[in-house]
Order: sequence, then structure tokens, then C-alpha cells
Amino acid sequence: MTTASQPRRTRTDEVYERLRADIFAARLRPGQRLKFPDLCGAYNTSVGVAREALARLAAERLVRPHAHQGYTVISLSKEELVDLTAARVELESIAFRLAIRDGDERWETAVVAAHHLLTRRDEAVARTGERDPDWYEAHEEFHAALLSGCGSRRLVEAAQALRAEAELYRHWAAPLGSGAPRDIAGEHKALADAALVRDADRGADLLRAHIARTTTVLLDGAIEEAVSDK
Amino acid sequence: MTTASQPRRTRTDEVYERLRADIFAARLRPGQRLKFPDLCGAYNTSVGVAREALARLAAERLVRPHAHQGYTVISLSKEELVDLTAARVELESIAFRLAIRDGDERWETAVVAAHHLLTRRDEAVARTGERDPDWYEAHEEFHAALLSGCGSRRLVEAAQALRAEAELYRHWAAPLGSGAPRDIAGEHKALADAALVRDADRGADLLRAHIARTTTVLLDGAIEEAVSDK
DNA sequence: TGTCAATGGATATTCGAAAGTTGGGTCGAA
DNA sequence: TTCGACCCAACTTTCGAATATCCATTGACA
Repeated sequence: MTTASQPRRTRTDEVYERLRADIFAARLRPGQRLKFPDLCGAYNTSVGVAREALARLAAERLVRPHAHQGYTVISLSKEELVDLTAARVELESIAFRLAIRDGDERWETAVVAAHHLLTRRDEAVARTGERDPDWYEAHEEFHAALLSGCGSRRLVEAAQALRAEAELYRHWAAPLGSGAPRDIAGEHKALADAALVRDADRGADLLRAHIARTTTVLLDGAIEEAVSDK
Repeated sequence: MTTASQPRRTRTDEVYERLRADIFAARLRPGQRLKFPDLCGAYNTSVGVAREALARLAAERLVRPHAHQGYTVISLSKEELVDLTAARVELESIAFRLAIRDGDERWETAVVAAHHLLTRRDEAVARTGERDPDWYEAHEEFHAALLSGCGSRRLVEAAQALRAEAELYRHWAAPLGSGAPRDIAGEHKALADAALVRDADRGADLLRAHIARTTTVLLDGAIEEAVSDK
């Protein structure tokens, strides 16, 4: 999963990052088969490198290995989304609760900073009318900051891994689930406030609702079409 | 982490499993460097295969990649053990709580079965005076069964991954922490009972204590010596 | 007509060697 | 003697070819 410690980049790192970006940018479709000949051509590399990059992505559950049949991009399904959401709701709410209880000033500061940046990016979204990669980055950082004071790196990382998977669903279903108008910025502000006033119960409830609501929206939209791809 | 879906075994699978077994069997020491020439000789394979096997182990955090310097077995430290334990306590207790609330008859049955097998293996341990791989397997299955009814595969798998890492600590420190006599079988029985009578509060508390107690024992023992290895 | 086995093309897996990088050791200068 | 640059050996990383496997299609048989 995680890459090396030093900033020494290897060719595998590059291919891994490009592949990952292509998955999140929806240039590769869920369920799509990733053939080595194609990959080597597209990323201008050799089989061994592509293989290791895919192995890393498999560790993140973004691709699935099939023995003797290569790899496919992970498939999306309502069942998996339900499972994923259940796990996220529990994991994130418990981590947030711990962070509110145990977080120090540095944690508070990180939350404030991340929320400020997210607010700025919200404004940019309001202007352009579309969420860009910058917004997604700030959103991810905000949620990571909320949990970062919980006292266990592993807890944060586990939550982060699940959130990455969930983001894939968001990217594929986001344009569809535009039925109910939703004040996401307000939800984020409420989360930040609960963190700063150290209200663990309210914070945990808000986060549960925040995560569950996104799933509800996605489930109303159609995910199936992405699943059926070969 | 997880291997392919079908029972088609590839050479990488074999090397991966043997390497993993060697780590848990303490034939490879924490922090030890894993050189490809040695690996290829020991497992009679090629570089590419060894590389992919190591990539899988890196996904489980059992080995660590260092760019241009190969892989090392994960290092043990008290700080990491504390972090790991904190994560496990929260994750397992919440999953157990959910399982007690939502688990069906199949879950109850699995708990009873796993506990029965563990009891039998306990008897074997009492006879031989030493825990064998069979006991560890039954122990792992019992704890997995406790959580299996929680309703989210991902939650169970996350807990399982952390438990595997913790087992590494147990294997390396177990012979040392034999100070306080401890009724582990009794603790397991209490856990199974709480599950069957559906007492979520008691079950969660018992599991927290069960996990935390193991860590306390390990922390009293010396872990440092395993860390300092190059 | 339906089922099963054989065949061929495409693809994944594995290997061994070439290329590039690291860290340590040696030599020389201050 | 100490510091720094250079060099060498060992190792990791990368590559492209050789091998093994799978899937779809075809043909034969019931």
C-alpha cells in the first residue's frame, strides 16, 4: 500500500500513481480488465513494472487479481456500497469520538486549517459550478484531519483506505444523485464546530449522518450500469 | 493480502505463503533485510516472483519496502504495539458489539463451533505444555467468529489484518511475558457466553480487556531486542 | 439438436540477464 | 590524523523473451 519512505522515485511508483489517478479520474471503468500488453503500451513500461504497480493497487482494493487472468478494476455494486458504508460509519465515528476526547491543540489547529481550505474550495466550486480535483483533495484532507487526533495511526489509515474506496463510488455516481439538494458545506461546518467544542456525542452522530447520507444519495442513483461492464 | 478467488495456485502464491509462514514462525527476524539473491536461493524461484510475494506482504504491513534497498521484515517497537493495541481495542469491540446486536443464528453457531474447537486445542496445549500452530489457528478462528456477525465484511477484514500484526508481537514476546498467570481459556469462555446471551456491553468490555491484557503482558516483557536488529 | 473434446490464438506468468543505484572502502590532500 | 572525493562490489530494479495457462471456436459424436 504505502510507498517507500524516501523521496527516491522508482519507475513502479510512477506507473502506480498514474494508474491510480486514471481509476479515480474515471478513465478506467469499474470491472474493466487490465491487460498487460495494453498497459505496457499506455504507460510505456515493461510487464514486471506494471505487475508490481497492480499488486500495490490490489492492496488498496482498487483492483482485483484473478489468477492466470490478470487484474480488473474493482467492480461496484449496491451490496458492496452498503457494506462499505457500514464499515465507514462505525470506523470513522469511533475514531472521531476518540479524537474529540483525546486530541490536542495541534489536532484542533489541523481541523481549523483543513476546514478553512475546504471552505475556500467550496467557493471556487460555487463559481465554476463543478467540483475539481482540488476540492476532492481538500475534502479528503478535512476528513483525515477530523480523525487525526484519535491517537492511533492505524485507525486513521484504515478509515482512509475505506474512504478512498468510497470516493470511487462518488466519482461514478455523483452526477446521477442530484435529486435532493444538500447543504454539504453546512454539514462540514457542523462537524468542525463539534470538534472544537469537544462534543463527542454530537460529533459522532453528525459524522454518521454525513457518511450515511452520501450513500443514500448514491443508492438512489443508478450504480448498476457501472457493474455490468465486462 | 487476499489471494485470488479460485484455487488456481500460482508460483507467487506459494512463495508468498512460505515467506509469511517463515515470518510468523520466527524464522525471519523483525527488521531483518530480505535480499533477493538469498530469497531466490531459499525458495528456489526468480526475482520477479519474490518481488511480487513481497509486495503482497507489504500490503499486510508484514514487510516494509525501502526504495532501492529492497525489503525488510517489519520492525517491532513498544510505540507501535501501543498504537496497534489502541486500534484493535476500538475496532474489535465495536465489531463485536454490532455482531451481538445483529448476528443471526448462523453467527451464534459459528461462535459455538469455534469455541468448542478452541477448547479442545486448549486441552492439547495442557497436555503437551506448548502452544502449537493448531492452537493459534483455532484462536484466530475463534476471534474471527466473534466478529463475523457484525454485518460488514470490511470491518471483519480490517480487524483481522490488525490481529495478524499483533500475532507477530505475540510470537516474539510470548516466551518472555510469563510473569502473571492468566486464565485465557476463561476469558474466551466469558466472551462466548456474552455473545450467546446477547449482552453487548459486557461483551465489548470483555473483549477490550482481553486485548489490552495481552499487550500489558507483552510490554512488561522485553521487545527492544527484536527491534535493534539490522 | 445438444453436448463434449480438441485446437488455436491471445494472454498471464516466469525466468535470467542487462542496466542503474546504493553504501562502504580506499586513496589522496589538507 | 581528518576530511572529502572517487571507485568498486553487491544489490535492486527493469526489461524482453520463453513458458504455461486460459478462453472461444470449431468439429465430432451421441
